[in-house]
Amino acid sequence: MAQNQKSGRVTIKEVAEDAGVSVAAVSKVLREAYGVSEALKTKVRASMKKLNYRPLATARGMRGQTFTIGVTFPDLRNPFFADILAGINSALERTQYQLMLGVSLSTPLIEETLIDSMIDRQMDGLILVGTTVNPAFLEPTASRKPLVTIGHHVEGESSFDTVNNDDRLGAILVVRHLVANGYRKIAMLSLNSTTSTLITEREHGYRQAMGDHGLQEHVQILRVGQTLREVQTATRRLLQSPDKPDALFCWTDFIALEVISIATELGLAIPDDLAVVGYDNTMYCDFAQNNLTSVDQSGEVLGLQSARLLIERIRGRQEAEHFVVTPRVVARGSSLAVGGRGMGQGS
Amino acid sequence: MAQNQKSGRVTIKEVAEDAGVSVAAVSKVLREAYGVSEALKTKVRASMKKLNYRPLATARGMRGQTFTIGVTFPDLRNPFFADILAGINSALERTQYQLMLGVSLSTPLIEETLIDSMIDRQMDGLILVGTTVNPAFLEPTASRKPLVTIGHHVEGESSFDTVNNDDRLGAILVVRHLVANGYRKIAMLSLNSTTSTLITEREHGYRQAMGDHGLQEHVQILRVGQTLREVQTATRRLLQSPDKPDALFCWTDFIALEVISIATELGLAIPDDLAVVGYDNTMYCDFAQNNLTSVDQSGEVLGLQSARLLIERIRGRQEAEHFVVTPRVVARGSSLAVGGRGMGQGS
DNA sequence: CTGAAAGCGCTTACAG
DNA sequence: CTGAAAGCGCTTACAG
Repeated sequence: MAQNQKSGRVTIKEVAEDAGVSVAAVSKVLREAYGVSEALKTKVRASMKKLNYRPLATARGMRGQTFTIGVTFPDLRNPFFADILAGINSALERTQYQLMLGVSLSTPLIEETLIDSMIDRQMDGLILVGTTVNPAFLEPTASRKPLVTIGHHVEGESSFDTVNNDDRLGAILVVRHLVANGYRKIAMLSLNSTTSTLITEREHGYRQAMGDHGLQEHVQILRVGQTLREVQTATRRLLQSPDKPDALFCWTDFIALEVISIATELGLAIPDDLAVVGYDNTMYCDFAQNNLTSVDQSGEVLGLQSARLLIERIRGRQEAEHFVVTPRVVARGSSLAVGGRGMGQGS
Repeated sequence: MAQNQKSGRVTIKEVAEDAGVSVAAVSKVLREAYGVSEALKTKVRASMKKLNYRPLATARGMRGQTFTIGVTFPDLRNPFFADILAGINSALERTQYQLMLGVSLSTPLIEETLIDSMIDRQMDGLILVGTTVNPAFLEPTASRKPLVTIGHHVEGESSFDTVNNDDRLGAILVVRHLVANGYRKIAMLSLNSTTSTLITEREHGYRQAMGDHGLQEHVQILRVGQTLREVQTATRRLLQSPDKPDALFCWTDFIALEVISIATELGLAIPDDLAVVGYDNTMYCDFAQNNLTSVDQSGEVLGLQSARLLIERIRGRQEAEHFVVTPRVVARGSSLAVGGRGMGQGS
């Protein structure tokens, strides 16, 4: 009866008929627009409820908003993204915005397709986590849609907001921590991305800190892909070389856990033969079998702030804002030799 | 010029003008509909390319399809879902369908909202992974949208397709494996869900297998939530009780890794004092520090098949199909006491 | 405060 | 094979 035969959906027209008002009036109630009498509001709301009306987001998007926010993640294997999502979720909880996620498989081309397809679906705003797309793609996109990035560093960006932890400082803190615990030959296991600015920042911080501690001769950066096999091959080679480092700083926890596995298989004791440090301080760090020292950048805060900034953008803010979290090292067993290491405590 | 001022978007109308044909003709080329001359096709395609035309999915959805497939996951913490996603992705690679993900935080109410909002966004079909919503909600939803579930068991379901591994058999294989390795007091760490049929199946298999091996007196099922704190509290209590089991079968890897951590902290040796077995055979099982025996249910196959079935449904198939994968135990160090256990090898 | 009408960008019968 | 027109379910000026 009141239902559209085709889709089984109640439309705004049916609500209007039921309430005895115009379609425009129902629309106004829906949007909580100004200039509607309480009486009409009450009537319309009653009909909506009675008919179990749900506005069609796609139709709303034709003229107005879809109330959809798109979030892109590089992958689903890195548990850090769950923390970010939790933050975004809690920021959006009391709003009418709905989250839709996309995964780019850390591939710039797939990510561009994904972003385009989110715009084709009229999403009201985008949060890009750990984006790898070209700036030449990002700029025009941002000029057309409210956009916030997490984990992307750009100097004086004005067309979109950014949310970051201070990745350079994070790396500096790691080196400082390792040096304070007697490690000297500190290598870095980095990502072989050509576009990740987050990686650039961490590498920069690592180099800088090594220099500051007079350890430039030990600077060694391995840039490796994310597949298990690549990490294994590179790490095995490094740890079996005559020039084996005594500490390995990994760009993310997930990779650090693999390193612990490989080192263990090679018969190396952690942290005595090798210290391992990760980044992101994900829940796996706390597990006794990992006991992984890591850098906390508070994914939940990053997620929360990005959603907050995005909503502001959607509501009309024009000037860019850049939110930065200060990272901190959470020291655990993987870098704390019992009673300190024999060598190098003199600094 | 050729661009719509407002959104900076090229519309089908502008393509039609550029190509000197009607809007309907462009639409037909877009949909690869029958009855279009090669000459017209070529012309239109050239204009599309030249103007960099992208159809607006929301507008297409008003009459036809949006070419969007919605996938719901319980959470982003369980690495198993990355495997499923990989399978779905590879099935959709050569199609024009775009994936949009939603996360329900293992909460039925949030999941229902999520599903509704995906329908409001005119998604062409839905894949529900580890759904927890009520059948009373699922049935009417499935009658309106093509739907496939992964990890949801229903007897003779006819309104949607299901893709599963044989969860009952999986549990049976675990008990059999543990018994063969000398364990007797085998407890199960399960999930306190009231709606998960997957859990019911695994519990059933566990009970049945324990009975088959004459171990009904040792049947012990702990139903616990997914938060770290809940798992910790329950596991600590269990492992410190006088009636401590000698093996613990965990409903998913992620929980099993926590159990390994807790047991380690309590000074229990794995697998000598306690065997631990997980489910899903995620990549973490292979890490030397975990070395976790687990049940492989091939998430990638589950994902691939679900996408395949969904596309068939969208294309019009009416009869339900039910795909089942046979699970297998992947034995690792967490359940293989060196040289076998002293007791109970007599069976 | 309320409503009739136009319009968003597509697809879908229906003529020709 | 091609196109003019109606329509999908909303929102947006614009009258009243």
